[in-house]
Amino acid sequence: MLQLGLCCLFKNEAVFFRTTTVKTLATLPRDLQLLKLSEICWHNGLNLLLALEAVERLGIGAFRIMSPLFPRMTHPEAGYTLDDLPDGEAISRTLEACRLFAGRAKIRLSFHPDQFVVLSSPHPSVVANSIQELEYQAELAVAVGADVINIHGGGVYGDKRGALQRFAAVYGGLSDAIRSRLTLENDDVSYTPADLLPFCEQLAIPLVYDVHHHRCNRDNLTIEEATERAGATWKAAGKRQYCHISSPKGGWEGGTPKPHADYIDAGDIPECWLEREMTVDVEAKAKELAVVRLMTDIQELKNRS
DNA sequence: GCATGTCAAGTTGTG
DNA sequence: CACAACTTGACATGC
Repeated sequence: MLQLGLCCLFKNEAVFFRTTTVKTLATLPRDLQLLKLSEICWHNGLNLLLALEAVERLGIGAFRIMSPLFPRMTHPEAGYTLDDLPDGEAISRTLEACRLFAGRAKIRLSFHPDQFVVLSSPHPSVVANSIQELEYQAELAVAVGADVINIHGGGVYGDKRGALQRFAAVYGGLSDAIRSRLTLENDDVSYTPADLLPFCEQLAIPLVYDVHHHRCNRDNLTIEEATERAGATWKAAGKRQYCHISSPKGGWEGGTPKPHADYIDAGDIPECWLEREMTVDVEAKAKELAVVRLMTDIQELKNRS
């Protein structure tokens, strides 16, 4: 059945994630930096567990973990490993607790590195930093039992095919921990499902189908076709399909439809999704409130039909 | 206390 | 050519 997922944050639950900046860290000697980072990482680990408990209580089926769970971990100057932190062992134990809890509660976990991870870039330093970030997220994914690390195709640089070829070359050299979890998502400006599907099929990379991006950035595929073909890439990888939904702030008329609305208009859910076996991340500003409301709305839709 | 400007990273499209 | 949009809040600073 359709299983809905929450992205990163809550509106009304007492779950908070802390962070810090390189600028602030730079004012401290290294030992105090590590102390501060240790407190933040421990706090975030404990709050991840609180997040999973809330997710289970609300009947939500999946949770996307925010990228900076351990802030600045791969930064060239401020970077660190858990072993460097005074409470590193305790932090590892909280991750293990999260993995066990999510496993028992059957909560699917994923990561979504942000726009700075670009494997198609012609700049070697950008690619190197991206790989380092993926290594970090893969390490976390192993620790908490997440099966998806989802990224975008990146830039086009005037030559989509060339960009994807660079992507493929980099992909071949990635570690198993990354490759067994890496997925691609169609975006709202550059890569459509039609661009990515042949590539994903060839390299056996699952395609996360974002129907809102598809509506903003069209190709010759219908929503039904894109859903089906994307589904096949997941089947080939032996995983349950993953999709994204969001509704445009201010509707489809007028200005840019891209910003996300507070809630999802149930009418934006493709009909062919309703009875489909898959996970759908809800990208909405009202966070868990939007997921809960959408679950109710979908149930009503089904009851009516 | 509270308001405000800032925050690692890339790329594209707009003004 | 510079800057905002992606997403968005938490933090540090200064009143």
